[in-house]
Amino acid sequence: MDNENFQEKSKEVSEPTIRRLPVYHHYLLKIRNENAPFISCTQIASDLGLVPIQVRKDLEVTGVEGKPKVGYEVTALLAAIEKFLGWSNVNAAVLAGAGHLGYAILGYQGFCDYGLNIAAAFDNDFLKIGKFIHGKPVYSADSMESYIKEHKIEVGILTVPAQYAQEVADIMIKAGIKAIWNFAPAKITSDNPTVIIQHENLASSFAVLSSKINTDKIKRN
Amino acid sequence: MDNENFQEKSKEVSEPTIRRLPVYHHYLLKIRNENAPFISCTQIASDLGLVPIQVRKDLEVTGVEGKPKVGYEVTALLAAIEKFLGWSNVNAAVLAGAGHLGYAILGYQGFCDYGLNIAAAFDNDFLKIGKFIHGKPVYSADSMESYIKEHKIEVGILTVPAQYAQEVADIMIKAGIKAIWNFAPAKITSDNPTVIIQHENLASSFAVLSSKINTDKIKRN
DNA sequence: TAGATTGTTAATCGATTAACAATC
DNA sequence: TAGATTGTTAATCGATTAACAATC
Repeated sequence: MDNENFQEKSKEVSEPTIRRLPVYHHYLLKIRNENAPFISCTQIASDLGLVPIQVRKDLEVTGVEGKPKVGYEVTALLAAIEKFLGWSNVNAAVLAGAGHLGYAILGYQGFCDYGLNIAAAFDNDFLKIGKFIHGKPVYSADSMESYIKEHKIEVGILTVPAQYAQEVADIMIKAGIKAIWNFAPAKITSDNPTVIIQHENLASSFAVLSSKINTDKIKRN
Repeated sequence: MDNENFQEKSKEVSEPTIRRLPVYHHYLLKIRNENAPFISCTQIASDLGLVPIQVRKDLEVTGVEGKPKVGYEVTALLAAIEKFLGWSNVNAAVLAGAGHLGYAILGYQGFCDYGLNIAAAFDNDFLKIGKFIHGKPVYSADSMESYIKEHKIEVGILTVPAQYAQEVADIMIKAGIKAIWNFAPAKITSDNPTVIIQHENLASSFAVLSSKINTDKIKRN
């Protein structure tokens, strides 16, 4: 019953709110380091360039209750955000494609804090196979399917060239992967609607930037 | 007057729409390669997993008019999207921080199509300075400021470690950069409100994915 | 002509913001 | 007590979706 309630609650939380939660988390880590036990949404908003009411609404989803005049308990908020995002229970992941983007992601500090443990990387390049990248082993692409099955990996990170993205995704899904984080500039699909697929699209992000630049240039004329 | 109208128009376009424009663009390139002169929003929607009315609304911002029963002219749409996003007039850019993420971005196919020309990269590492990465020269970080001034660079890409992000951004802004695309996991700010700063936050993206996984796990229980 | 598809106006949905009583 | 800050309910704003006449 509790679980059902939580499920309902999770479903309702908007993506913009979810995207802000790690920003609060990162900020709260800093506050905790400064040994401040409490923080008000007024302060958070001012430091992060947001409005207090938005912070209050966002933090509402964590279930942590603040004290009027005092604010929210920093450690409680941190724990609640981690719990909400599922960062407390570790997700084992594999990464396919040990190119430069793959390297960069393997070396991204903080993923371990975020409940993502990249167990291994897979590539076709003989020069990379058998080596370690940021402490993670690189294995032959052929062995990925059995590795995923054996270690019950649930998350796959795709950093292969676009033309191989679907093919590699299919292998991941066949092996039992539950979620794919796709960095290849290609749309991948799955017959299985329970597989979570999230696309990271650099072109979309750049479009936001370039349209701002463009609007700006028009203004200046 | 025309300019003013366009300015008003640009201002109104929502970020979700802007983020979808490159997706249409990429799709339309494929359609053009198949030598189809026209495409309907019904077809686009079906292929991209969207609804027709949304595609119609999005494409409205390009100013291209479709023909009932026929659809939109593919080449006209491509040109209009490129124009809207400012991809037709090239933005010269520099990249600071030739680590793996920097490497990956320097090698990202398609940026040239998107009106982004990364002219040079800058780094502190003597092993990298003087070399070429994906055909782009790597210069000493010390020379970045003068390079930006001399070549009138307007876009800066930040792929330095978080602790140096603000420092490097300050140099870029001082040298006259108009827009910063920040990949470092750090918030950077500028006193100058005309400087466009866009943050790329991997943690936010991962939060969306992990909250989906988490909701899913709760459902399965 | 018939019917698919467009452009436009209106309705719905959801996120943000405002207002304000409760409270520490 | 006074006042800052919370939690909650209502209002606003904006994006998506629906409806439908116009049209090729």
